[in-house]
Amino acid sequence: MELTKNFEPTAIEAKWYKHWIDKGYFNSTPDEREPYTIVIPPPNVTGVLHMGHCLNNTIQDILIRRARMEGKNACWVPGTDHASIATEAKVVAMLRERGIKKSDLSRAEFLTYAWEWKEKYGGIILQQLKKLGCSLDWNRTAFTMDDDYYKAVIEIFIRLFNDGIIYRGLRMVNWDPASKTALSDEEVIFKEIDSKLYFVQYPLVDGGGAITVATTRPETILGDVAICVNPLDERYKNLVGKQVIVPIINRKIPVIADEYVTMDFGTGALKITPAHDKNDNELGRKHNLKALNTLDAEGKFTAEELMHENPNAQVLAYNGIDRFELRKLIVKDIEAIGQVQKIEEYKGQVGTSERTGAIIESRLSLQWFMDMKKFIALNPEVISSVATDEIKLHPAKLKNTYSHWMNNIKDWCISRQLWWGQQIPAWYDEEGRFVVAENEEKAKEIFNSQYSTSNVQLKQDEDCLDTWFSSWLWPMEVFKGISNSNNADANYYYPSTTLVTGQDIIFFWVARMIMAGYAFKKEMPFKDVYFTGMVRDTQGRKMSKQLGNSPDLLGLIDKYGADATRFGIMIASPAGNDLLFDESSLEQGRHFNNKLWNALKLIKNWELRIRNEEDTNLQSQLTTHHFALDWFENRLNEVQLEVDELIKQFKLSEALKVIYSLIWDDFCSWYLEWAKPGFEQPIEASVYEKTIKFFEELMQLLHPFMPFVTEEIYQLLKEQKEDLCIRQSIGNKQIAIDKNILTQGTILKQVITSIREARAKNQLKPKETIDLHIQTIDVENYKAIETILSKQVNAQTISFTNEAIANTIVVVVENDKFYIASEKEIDTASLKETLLKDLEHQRGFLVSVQKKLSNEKFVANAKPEVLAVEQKKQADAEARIKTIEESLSTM
RNA sequence: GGGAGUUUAGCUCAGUUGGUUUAGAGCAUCUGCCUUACAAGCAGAGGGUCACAGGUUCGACUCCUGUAACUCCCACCA
Repeated sequence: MELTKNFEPTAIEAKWYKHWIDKGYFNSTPDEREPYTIVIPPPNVTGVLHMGHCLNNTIQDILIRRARMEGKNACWVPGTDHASIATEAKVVAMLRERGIKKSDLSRAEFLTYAWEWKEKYGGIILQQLKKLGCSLDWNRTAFTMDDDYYKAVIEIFIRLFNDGIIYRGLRMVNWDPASKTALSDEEVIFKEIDSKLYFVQYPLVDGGGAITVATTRPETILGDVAICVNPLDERYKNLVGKQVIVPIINRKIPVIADEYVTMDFGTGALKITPAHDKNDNELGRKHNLKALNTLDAEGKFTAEELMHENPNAQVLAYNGIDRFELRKLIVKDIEAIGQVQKIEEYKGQVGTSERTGAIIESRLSLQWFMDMKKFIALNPEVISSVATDEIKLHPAKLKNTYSHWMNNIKDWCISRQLWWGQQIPAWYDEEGRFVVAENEEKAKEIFNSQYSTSNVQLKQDEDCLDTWFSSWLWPMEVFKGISNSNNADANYYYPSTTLVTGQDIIFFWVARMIMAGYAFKKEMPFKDVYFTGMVRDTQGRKMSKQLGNSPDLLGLIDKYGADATRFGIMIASPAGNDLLFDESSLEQGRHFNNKLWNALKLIKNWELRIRNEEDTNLQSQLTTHHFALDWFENRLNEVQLEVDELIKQFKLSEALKVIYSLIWDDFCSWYLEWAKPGFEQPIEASVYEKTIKFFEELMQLLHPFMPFVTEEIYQLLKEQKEDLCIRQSIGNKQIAIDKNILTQGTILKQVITSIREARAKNQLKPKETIDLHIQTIDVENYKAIETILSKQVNAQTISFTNEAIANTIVVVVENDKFYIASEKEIDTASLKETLLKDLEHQRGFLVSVQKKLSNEKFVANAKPEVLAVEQKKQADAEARIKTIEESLSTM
């Protein structure tokens, strides 16, 4: 069979993915096996695959493929999230392009467009996951707006309302003027921006001066209802209780005192605008002040609430002006009347919308909330499960973050002024009285009995629920655990095994899933949470469209192949740390593909020896190979155990490194070189079989990380009964490891390397042969590996000696000496230098060991095994020094 | 302002309850090789007073304290 020069991924990847799908390997149904369940963090239905998804899903695929090979019933559920704000924004933008305004559409019409859009673009990201090789059970693809899912969300809302946990209230909320909706606290991102601090004078009504206030938001001045100072502030003590005049609108407002105000910030006087600031609002309520709203839903000025004051023309002229424009205008107008004392540069924190980036307004608004303190009190496992590691977070440092958030939790604003999402199941009559019910009919029934009415006309709440109020049910509802509780799937797969997600959504999603799990299923939603870091560029910057540093993932897969992409992203992704993405690691992955491919080519070119008992070569070949086979088998077992352990600890990057090195160094560089037959010589059948077996096991070990190339090679190695994808590993069977043979292997490698080094230093070309004389007390040991040794250092003869050989290069390994004889002139000077350097090092080392051993306190306090190790170190060093000195003396 | 974390080779990271030959790997660098699986390769090499300063200990990369730098989370001092 002719194999291509290099591994060519594209066609091979498509072939195997289709084959696996056709065979239904990724589909799972409950059976008697132990389940291993992962639910995908549902990407936004509008999304396309980016590096974060790539990292995240590669990790999930590694875990799920490994579980599948370990004989577990592996189930990885795909799906998408309806992402109300993001999707609605995209639909609105699409409509705008078609010349349609959202405000001209009815809710039903708008939703028709939205679904149309979802059907058209919604599947893209899932298709992209297939390219990456993700072994998801596509039959289970879920969407947070599926009918059943929708019903489940509504059911939960009603349940929590009836339990008194969900309530409706007029509160200050975070308002996003771009999407015109309220947001939860978690959706507000604080950013530092350069702004200005304006010092504005408010003249006293009685005359006799003014009080100066420092503000960053002069555009809200027209809504001011008081000036507040600290009661201890000597500067203002005599002004408390007096009245000042608000510029432009000329409203008379009182000067009040409250400890809230810090004396040493600004002027120590704070203007109170209860309609536009959370703290002002609280102060306003405390001091019985009216809230005067001057900004509308889009953040534009409105004089509506000022009309009873008969505002002047100047005020009315502000109508409809955007808040930032308004700021400049008002400052200009106050400057015109000479009441701006000064303007300072100021760095301030400002809240922005996580989705739209718009600067958040605090706004008084009637919204739906969840009483989180009450909710958690009813489900205390939410906090204890993480604290006691019943649910394990990786990395564990996030436990602190989690518990801190939980213990300081605030009420969750769950209503959004959007249409794309689960519509709030509250029904109102004309007076604003309401009931909560799953449909209109039920609502009327409840309403009539609650308010003793009949024939009432009810209207459903216009708003929909926060997307996270649906995605927090994900691990249970993908198995219909709410809409059809107690079904076979939910009982079998829930709780899921592992969740893999980004640290950035620990509060948005992970914490809330844990709440939902204990509240609605009385059980944790998952046992382990593996948090990935952020994907950044080589300079540590976040990936962003603006910076243009976000690579095109599908382009990378086309260029390097999915396996190399997976390798590249995993090898550079230390557990719990951010991943600094560098394309060169994908290149390393591609090289690794080719390395595997070439090893396959080597083996496929071997010709089997026809067995002939009289063949004397055969016997010698067998003896030689015996060591290589034995050594590699043990090495393989050792690494298998090591990888097991690493994966249990979610150290996937480490595991991959270990496998990489096992294949590249131990298998290719050492084992294959030792086992391969001489030029144009056939190979002994038993060695061939064993090598194939090793290669198969290596492919199995690597398969979860690089599924395509390993499956391809596995199939090409020999006629296979089953596919690698579902090949079962030996499992937990205790593998005994012969430490002795591993040590021997290490020494052999050391001998080879040292002799090669000596050759290189003496300018012996690889082709030039040497005669090797070994001085050792373990002649038998070396006889067993004689052939390997001679091949690896290009020695034409190997002999054993009891004394130094003149005119040779001396190499010392452990306590053995190797004399390299060649026709070339020997550079004794450099040889001597090498030996002296080694001698110096050994002596230094010996001194440090002796120092330790002559320390009475050490001998008295150290554990016996530590003492023994030190004594052995001393003996070894002494022996080595003696050997080196002997060598030097013969020169 | 509060809390957490990080600091080990040019870069990215390992380093298990303090003692495994006076610290390891990959990438990068340098040297020599087109050796019949692989130059996308092979064989070698160089490179670190483990951020800094103290302390505990017979012994510290490892434990404690302080300092510095960076990162993240929480918190709307206008």
